[in-house]
Amino acid sequence: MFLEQSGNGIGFGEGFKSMTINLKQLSKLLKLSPTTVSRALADYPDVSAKTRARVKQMAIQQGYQPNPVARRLQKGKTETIGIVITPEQNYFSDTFFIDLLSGISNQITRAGYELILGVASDEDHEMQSMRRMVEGKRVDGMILTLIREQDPRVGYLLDRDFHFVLYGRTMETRPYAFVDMDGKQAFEKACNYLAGLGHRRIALLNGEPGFMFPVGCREGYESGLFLSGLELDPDLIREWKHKDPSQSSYRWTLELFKNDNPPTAILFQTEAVNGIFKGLDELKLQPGKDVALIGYDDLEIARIHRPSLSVLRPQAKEAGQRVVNILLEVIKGEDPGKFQEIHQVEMVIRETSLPPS
Amino acid sequence: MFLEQSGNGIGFGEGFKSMTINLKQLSKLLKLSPTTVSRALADYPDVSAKTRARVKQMAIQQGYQPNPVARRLQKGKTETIGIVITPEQNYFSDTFFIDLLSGISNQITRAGYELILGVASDEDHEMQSMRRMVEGKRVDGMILTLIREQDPRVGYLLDRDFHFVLYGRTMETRPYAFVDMDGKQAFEKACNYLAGLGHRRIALLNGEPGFMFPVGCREGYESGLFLSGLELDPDLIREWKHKDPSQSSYRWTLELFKNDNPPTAILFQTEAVNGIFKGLDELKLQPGKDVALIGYDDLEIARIHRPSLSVLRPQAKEAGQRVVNILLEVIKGEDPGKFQEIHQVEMVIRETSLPPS
DNA sequence: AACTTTTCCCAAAACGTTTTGGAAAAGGGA
DNA sequence: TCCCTTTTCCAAAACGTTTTGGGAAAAGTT
Repeated sequence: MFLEQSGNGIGFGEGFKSMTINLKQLSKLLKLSPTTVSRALADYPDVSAKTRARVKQMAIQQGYQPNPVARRLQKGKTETIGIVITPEQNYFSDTFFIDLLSGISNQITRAGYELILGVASDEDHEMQSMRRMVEGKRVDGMILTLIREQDPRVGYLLDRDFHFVLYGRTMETRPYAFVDMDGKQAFEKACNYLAGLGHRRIALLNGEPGFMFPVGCREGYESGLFLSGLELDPDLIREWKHKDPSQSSYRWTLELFKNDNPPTAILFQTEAVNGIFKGLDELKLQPGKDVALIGYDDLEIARIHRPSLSVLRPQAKEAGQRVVNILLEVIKGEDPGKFQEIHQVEMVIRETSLPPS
Repeated sequence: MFLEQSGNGIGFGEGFKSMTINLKQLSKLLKLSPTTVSRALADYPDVSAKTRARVKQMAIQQGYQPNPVARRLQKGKTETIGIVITPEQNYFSDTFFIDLLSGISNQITRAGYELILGVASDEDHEMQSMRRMVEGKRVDGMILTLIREQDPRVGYLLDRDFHFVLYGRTMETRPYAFVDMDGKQAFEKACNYLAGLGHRRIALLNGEPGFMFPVGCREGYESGLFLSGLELDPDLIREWKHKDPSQSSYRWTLELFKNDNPPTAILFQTEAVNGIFKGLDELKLQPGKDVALIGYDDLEIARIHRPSLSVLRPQAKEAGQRVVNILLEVIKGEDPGKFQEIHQVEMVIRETSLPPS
């Protein structure tokens, strides 16, 4: 009387490797309905403690894992988060970004979600890749990084009411969720610190405009000068190019010291440090000794260089985790406007931040 | 007589933003069955040219895209490829890897597939992340990079008969698919080139053992020396640490020149160039002039440094595309053993490969 | 003993596709 | 006209879950 009506019986002849058991098969083994098994595993209260235990035990014994695709279809969610990166902006010279990504990935995995990655060669492909994810219903939410002052991605997502979180901020009046580093406060702090050491000519070698992060750096620099009673000298502010950080910062370093009254300290993004070192070397100026240096981002080079580089250190991994947690809340239906976090940046004093000689 | 029996009628009152149309809805609009619409879009021959055209037009007009989750469930494929990276091995200081990833991502997208990314902090998490993808039925195939000599991932995947392709090679007798760079031939070429310039003392600053890529480099170095009639001097071979490329290569550079008969040229992975430059600088030796240098991988620093660095240049993007194409073939059922590709590496002569002074 | 509540389980529907196995309509040859 | 192809379409099943809406048995309550 035990007929196998469909092909879902437990095949004893199957090879070891396709040990991929089904909900239906599992329930048959347990002599329970799929419903009950499913609900037992999901800890619903309407299944007795005894059967729940029995189900769970059998599930791990058989190595049962619910098929994520089937579950997604039923739940109407992809359980997937998307991110698009662009190598052009030499993202990856930066250990910072990989830390951020690491935090993001870990947290996503912990939630049982998936992270899908797009790599775009430029701004157009970046948008295109994102649209594929959004309009193709491939993700439940997006994470955006390296935000521009005018960022079409944000408007696009807001217009379609799609879930997203920024790492960074942009010019946009509608409320949206973001996690950002307090670049302003960081540069203000660094500037004050240098002024406190006696520096009077502090230069800023900033990222080029267009992106959002140099804005805060500049604000912090200016307010730091102001709070320390120093004049702002436009001649001491330069911007390196994203396409070519080392080369451009090298040139601007030479430029800065053509000044009649050259700087005794430089603030900059650590990304540009190679060019600065090279420039100072050529000028026979010793980093730390002749010119104080504080970089933004604690890259590997900052730690291993001799003299080691004093830096402002944003907590990338933590930020990545927060971004994901917030995005999951937003997906759950929380109001994005509630999540606008600005994280403090710590200062790490090493060997390149001495008083002027 | 036009009853809406289920909730699948076209709601005219729906907001603009949820313009996500269904197969059922689309078919209702066209007064056709879902079957026909589906088959029309998939170019089956059993639907007339006229209706096919009509269907396709309506589909793009309505912005219809088949729900990937539903399609995956039915097709029994995830249409997804997995990759796990580990930042510890400072993957990303390397523009090479992001180029590889870029090639991978583009090709995957072109095939309508998805790339899911895991970021693991160490070898254990790497394996764990992969198992989640494989055993959780989250991917159809895996891409493996940064292969070790003894790599448990390969055995694991072969044991379960799971589809995968390596970027690199490993010690494993069973057949598997891979794309690798001909590091041996590259280093042989470089070695010959330097010997041809008159160099007699050529050092090798290699990656540390454990990983597979230094093996080929060393083989090429040795055979290059042999072909040029030069003696192998074990004193001229050193290995930098993956944990800390700059620092360790810096130390070994100093060490190399303590030799009574120091080298006049160094071969190395470009990843280690910062340490070498620093070491040479300290020894008052000019790169290119006093010591010839050829690096493996054309990183940004190689191009922008003055003097610019001669390098061996593997084609990362192309390799990434090949890896994906092969993986798709393997998923389709092709024999993995058929796909074992070794790509040539070109040499780019810049300013650091002059004859000995 | 006759209700009412609680506990425990399940059949059927649903998610949105693609595939299977026809069936009706149209065309062709006698 | 009749039979046989060919063309064109479709209803139903299937993919593997979760959710809905009960229903039967057990336990309390009067």
